[in-house]
Amino acid sequence: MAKAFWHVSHCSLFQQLSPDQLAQLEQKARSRTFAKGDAVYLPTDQADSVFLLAEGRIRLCSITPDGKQAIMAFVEPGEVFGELALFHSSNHEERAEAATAATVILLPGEDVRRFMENCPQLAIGVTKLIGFRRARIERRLRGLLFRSNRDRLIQLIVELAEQYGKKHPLGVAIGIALSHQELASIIGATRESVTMILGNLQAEGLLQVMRQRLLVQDIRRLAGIVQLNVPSIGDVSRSESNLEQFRNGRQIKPGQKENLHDSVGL
Amino acid sequence: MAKAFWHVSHCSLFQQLSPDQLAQLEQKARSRTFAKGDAVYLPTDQADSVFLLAEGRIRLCSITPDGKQAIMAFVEPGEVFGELALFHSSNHEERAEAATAATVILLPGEDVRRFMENCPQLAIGVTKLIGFRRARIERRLRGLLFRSNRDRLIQLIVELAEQYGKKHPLGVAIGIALSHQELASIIGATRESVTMILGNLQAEGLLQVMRQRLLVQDIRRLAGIVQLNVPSIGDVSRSESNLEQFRNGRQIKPGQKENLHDSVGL
DNA sequence: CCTTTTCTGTGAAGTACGTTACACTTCGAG
DNA sequence: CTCGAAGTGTAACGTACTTCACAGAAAAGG
Repeated sequence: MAKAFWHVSHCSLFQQLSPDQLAQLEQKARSRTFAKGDAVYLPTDQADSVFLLAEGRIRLCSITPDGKQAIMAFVEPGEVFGELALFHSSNHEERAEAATAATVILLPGEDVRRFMENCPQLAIGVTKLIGFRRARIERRLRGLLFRSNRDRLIQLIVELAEQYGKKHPLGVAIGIALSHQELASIIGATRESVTMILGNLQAEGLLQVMRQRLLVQDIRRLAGIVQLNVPSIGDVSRSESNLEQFRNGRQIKPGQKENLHDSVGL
Repeated sequence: MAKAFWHVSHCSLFQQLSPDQLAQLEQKARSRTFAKGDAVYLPTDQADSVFLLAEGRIRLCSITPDGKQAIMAFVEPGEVFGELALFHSSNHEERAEAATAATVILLPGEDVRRFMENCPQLAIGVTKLIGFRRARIERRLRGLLFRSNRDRLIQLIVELAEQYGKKHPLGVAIGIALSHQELASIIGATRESVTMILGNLQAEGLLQVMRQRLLVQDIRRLAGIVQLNVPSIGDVSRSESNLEQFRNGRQIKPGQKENLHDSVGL
């Protein structure tokens, strides 16, 4: 349990707290271990706590009416999860389950909120975290709409390479073990399709497929396929530097810098 | 005119600011009008401002490599958008364009951040906003994976009804005008498919289709189809009340029981 | 070691959905 | 009012994907 202690104080989110605050927070924390497959929380659970994963891997997912599992995200050690509950006191909308045996630390929302009030740095950190993950989800959603299974899988692999990639003499190795079934559950495809596509990509020399492991050989080309640096679309002539034009736009209160409340026509 | 001014001070986000702060913020604001189809910002634009829509409608979207438009969200008057730029100073990842003629107020990120520092209420409001929208995006993503066009469209309609629904003698009217093409662009389907599915739903007596307008007659049944109140999945026996079990879990720093309000839930 | 489970590979058959093509209606601009 | 643009309805056809069914390979576990 000294280890769990270590995890709270070393989580990047809580670095901002003073040693004293940190000690208080740790006092409130509870830790618990889960066996592989156990649920940490369910869509029906009342949500008002933040979780910190000490070790293992957590899968955030939901199950469709016809029994298929849709994986929303994985949580790796040192990462916080369930953080939306801080402000959104309703139910969880997903299920969190232990993808492997895991140790989880629970931080009561009430206390975290109090520390946020006293420590603006922490509040900002939480906001950034939520925003960062929102950006990620939005990117994923964009990558799903109107795209073939092949492109979705490629986009996923590129993201995994960026997130968990490790250097390797032959390219970039994806640092976490994922079965074809899991990959499929992330992009909304069947296991068989994923197996086929991976086979093709390997045949094309883009990556190498091993059991539960991927080695990306040519991430450049891979990223190029899904056009990850999507350039500006449409008539650039008209659209460029629209932001600048706000300068020319009306000031809501024009003229008098010290006087207010004059309004301007728009 | 006074209207833009009115919009800043009446935006729910900024209600927390003192009149004095509000005046300062308004001083920094700029407003601008856009013709239908104009781009407010592009994926390539440097992002460091928050926008407030005074009137009209904004479409947040991205374009796929093969030229299809994926709609991420609509912005209605009084709503803030582009708020992720506050903490994430990189590029926008989407395109914001005027779905109708629109008046937009630009609030420099720098200034908003300063006000957030001085007014914790505002900071919390921003965090809540970002979190709320993240929850919405996640819900949408869940509703997309592994679901047929029909189910996706139904889920969308239910959400629209909740968000924009207005009472009507025959059911719930969706308060905003959306073409079949737009609906399709939200769920990642073709216009033709949407037309067909809407026709079917109408034949089944679930809703009534008019030009750019939907009247939902039986929202209960509609929501039931996509199982929006998805119950707990899997073996409930094992999974229930896992949260409670944290009580039994180890305290990270044992001792001092009197100080601990062990609280899971408010 | 052997047995059981999990993961992976592959193919045949069915289907949901995209594609293409066209006709009709409604609306707004001139 | 007239005309073009935008929105809607419908259908034939192709195909990317799922579904089902099976089979070998690698891990897990006694």
